Order: sequence, then C-alpha cells, then structure tokens
Amino acid sequence: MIHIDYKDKRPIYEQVEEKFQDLIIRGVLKPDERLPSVRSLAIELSINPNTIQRAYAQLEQTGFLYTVKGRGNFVAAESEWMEQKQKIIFDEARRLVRRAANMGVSKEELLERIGSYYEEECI
Amino acid sequence: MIHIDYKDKRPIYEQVEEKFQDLIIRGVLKPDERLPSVRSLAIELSINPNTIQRAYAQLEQTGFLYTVKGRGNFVAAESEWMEQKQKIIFDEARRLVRRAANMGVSKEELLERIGSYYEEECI
Amino acid sequence: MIHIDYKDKRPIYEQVEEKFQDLIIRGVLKPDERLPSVRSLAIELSINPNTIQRAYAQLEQTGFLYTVKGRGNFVAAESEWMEQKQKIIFDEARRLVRRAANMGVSKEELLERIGSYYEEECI
Amino acid sequence: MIHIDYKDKRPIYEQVEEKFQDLIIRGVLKPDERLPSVRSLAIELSINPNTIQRAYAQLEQTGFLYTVKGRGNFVAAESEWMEQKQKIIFDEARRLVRRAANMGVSKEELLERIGSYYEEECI
DNA sequence: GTGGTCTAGACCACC
DNA sequence: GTGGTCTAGACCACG
Repeated sequence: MIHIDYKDKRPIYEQVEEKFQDLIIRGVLKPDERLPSVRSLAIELSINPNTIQRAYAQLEQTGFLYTVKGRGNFVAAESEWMEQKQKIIFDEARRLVRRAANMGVSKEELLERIGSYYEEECI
Repeated sequence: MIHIDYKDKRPIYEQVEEKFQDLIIRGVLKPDERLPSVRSLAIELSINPNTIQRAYAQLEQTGFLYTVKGRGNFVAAESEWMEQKQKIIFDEARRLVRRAANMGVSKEELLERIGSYYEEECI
Repeated sequence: MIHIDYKDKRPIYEQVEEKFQDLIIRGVLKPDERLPSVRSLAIELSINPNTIQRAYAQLEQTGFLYTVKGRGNFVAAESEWMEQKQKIIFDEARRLVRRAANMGVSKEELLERIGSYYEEECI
Repeated sequence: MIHIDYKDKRPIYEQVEEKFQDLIIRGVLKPDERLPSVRSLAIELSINPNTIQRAYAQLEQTGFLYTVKGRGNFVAAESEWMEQKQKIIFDEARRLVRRAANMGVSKEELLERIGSYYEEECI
C-alpha cells in the first residue's frame, strides 16, 4: 500500500504523510475508514512506530484524519481537509512560478512544459 | 545585492546559491565578471564564511562560475550553465506535475492556476 | 439521551460521566430515578460495557449516584452532590483565571468575553 | 525560568509549551530573542532533549517562534502569534461557559466567581 | 555548537 | 488490542 524511498532526502515521516494525503484526497481511503494501526504499519514497513506516529500526528493536525484513543486512526470528513488540499499543491505551484519568473523563464515556456509532463505522467 | 531570509526553512548556503543563479541567468552578472569575495560577502551578510564558500563551491560544480586561485570567483560563459538552467526549473516542474497527478488535480486546473500566478508575480 | 463525539479528544468514559452530571444537576434525572443499565447503555451507544462501568463508578465515587447490587444504579439525593456541583465548574473557572492572568489578559476583557459567550450560548 | 510539575497529568512537552507561550505573550521574551537551546534546557530541567524538541516544534508550528538550523530558536514577531493568543484563552473560556450553561449555572454567578478569583490571583 | 530525524524499548491510559 | 508519552542514545546537516 505504501512504499518508502530511502534514496529520497526527505524524512520518512514526511513521505508517509504525503502518501496518505494522496490516498485520502483521491478517495482511495474513504471518510471514516480506518487506517492501519501505528504498530502494524511500522512492522510492515520495518520502521520505528514513533516515525509512523509522527506522520499520523501531522495528518491529524492538518485535518486529514481523526484519532480515537484505543481504537485507531480514521479518515476525516472531506470538509476537514478541503482547504489543505488546495494549499498543498498550489503553494508548490506558486513557489515554482516565483522561481521561474526570477530566472526569466517565460509563462508560455513553463505552461507548455507542464502540459507535456502531464501527458508523460498519465501514460 | 543579496538578502537572506532566516525564517526560510532552507539552508542559508542554498539561498545564496539560488540568488546567484538568478543573477547570472538573468544576465545581471555577465560572464567573466568577478563575484564578491567569500570574506567580504560573509561580512556583508554577517554569516559564516564557510557558508558562502559552500554556496560558491556548488555554483562552481554546476558550472555557473569558475575559480582562479588567489584571484577570486568569476561568472562562467553561458555555454557552461545553459543546461543547468533548464534542469533547475524543469525538475521542479516535473515534481509538481507528479504530485498534482497523484492528487487528482486536472491538467487544466493546474495550468490555469499557474497562468494566474504568473500574472500576479509580474505586477 | 446521550451522544458521544469520537472526534473529541477526551476519553469516552469522561464524556459519558459529564453528560450524566449535567442531566442530574439540571434535574432532568430526579433523585432515586434509575439510570439505564450498564449493558443496555453499552449496546445503545455501541461501546464497551467496561467504559460505561467506569463512568458509573466515577459518578458513584463523586456522589452523583448510588448502586444497589443486582438492582441497578440510581440518582443520589441532592445533598450528596451539591458540593461537587460547585467544585466541577469553579475548579475550571479558577484554572482559566490563572492562565488568563499569566498571559496578561485583563479582568475586564475576560469578564466581557464570558458575558457575550453566555448570550450566544443561550440563544 | 521554567518549572515542571510532575504531579500535573498533562504531558511535559505541553507544560513547557505553555510556559513559553506565557513568557512570549507577556513580553518577558521579546521578538527575535533567542530561546535556550534544546540541549541546554533539557539538561537544566533534567528531561530528554526530544521532549523539549517537541515543545519547540509545536511553538514553531503555532507561530510563536521560528527556528534557524544550526543557530537556535527565536521568538517570532508579534503579528505571527496575535491570532493564537486570542484562540488559546478564549477557546478555554468558551468551553467553560458551555459547561456552566449545561449545568444551569447562571451568568451572574459565574461572572462574580471569576471576578473574585481574579483578585485572589493578583495578590 | 545548533536543530532534526530515527531507533529501540519502556510505560501509561483507554477500549 | 489501540494510541500517546518519554527516555537513552545515535547519526546527520548546518554554521
């Protein structure tokens, strides 16, 4: 269900967090569905439970899931993370545009490039 | 000439590196122009000379400048960093597209958003 | 009669306890009235009987109800929990004042705020 | 500067967090002032550095401080935490009012009680 | 020196 | 069984 890339420089908990964000936003995990328990996922990925714990804590803090002590972690209602969804992707887009503009890359060039990447990605 | 944002999470050397990339690519600094010395820039920005050193080393390694021992650091010929220019911005673009696709953001939505950011940026 | 909020961070037994405190103090449940049995309430709320048991145990311990083995749980006489009523709400108030004072919030500001919350609440 | 109460049921990191919130809001720690380092504070309070780390991480996340890797943690500008200041104290106040209303405590009684607590506190 | 991440292993509260 | 907190100790990146 989830795969960790140790070559990736980003911390593990952030990779886990991102993977679940994707699964939730795309609807693979539905609201009120239960996520794997901290311990079981830790074993499955052979990483420390604390690391999973941290990923889940962040996901709760940003409204993607809610936690019931003694029961587990559950996907939150869509209304809780709608705002975050926007933020995540468009913050990155904004940074990209800023950088591109600073470097003198034209709007047309960037748009065209992104369009073609999209097609490669969806193959 | 250069401003550091301590609230930015990225390391300082990376910020310095990025600033010089921009200045070189946009032609503010011309080929064979001399860059500020490590020591003077370190004093000006009141940061550790090692940090500047590292930024310059990376810029040299990616072909943006060349070093003459005992004389200083100089902007490289355009042919040296043409390739890098592409790489920097389009690598970021690719990552963005990948993430957006994973999250189910449509090509049209992303393109439109980027277009409008461009206009805001250029005001 | 009672509703549990799983998104609430407090433990379930505490929510159940609080709900009954309110019902008893406001007189919705009269002295010597019988409370729902542990088992039936557990089924109704679909939670573990142990959890209800614990809530009832606490309510007994603070004098809100008394238990007759084999017969059930009954609301205690008002004299038994009069003192608690004070304690519950005023302990919280005291903590609030302490925190507010530490943060430099003026007496007037806090009083005014609480007054207006009261009016919102009673709409 | 900071004291931990082991009898308090709340987690240590939360106590530390609260103490610094107070110090910052009351202006004892001024914007851009440096906080004790994670390690030094850990030694001073004889608790694990991870615990301090967590408290600081939360304070950063809520805008009370900003972190510069390799340098330390610094108090953020007032504008960053103005909103939080409101939230902290008035959320607690609101919960109190709700509970009091549920229990049938009159507005006047609560206000009077809070007023008198304020005076005790300021002795 | 600083903060950030991770592991291993423990203990607690809750259900 | 679940999540939450904490410790001890390690390693890394940054300045």
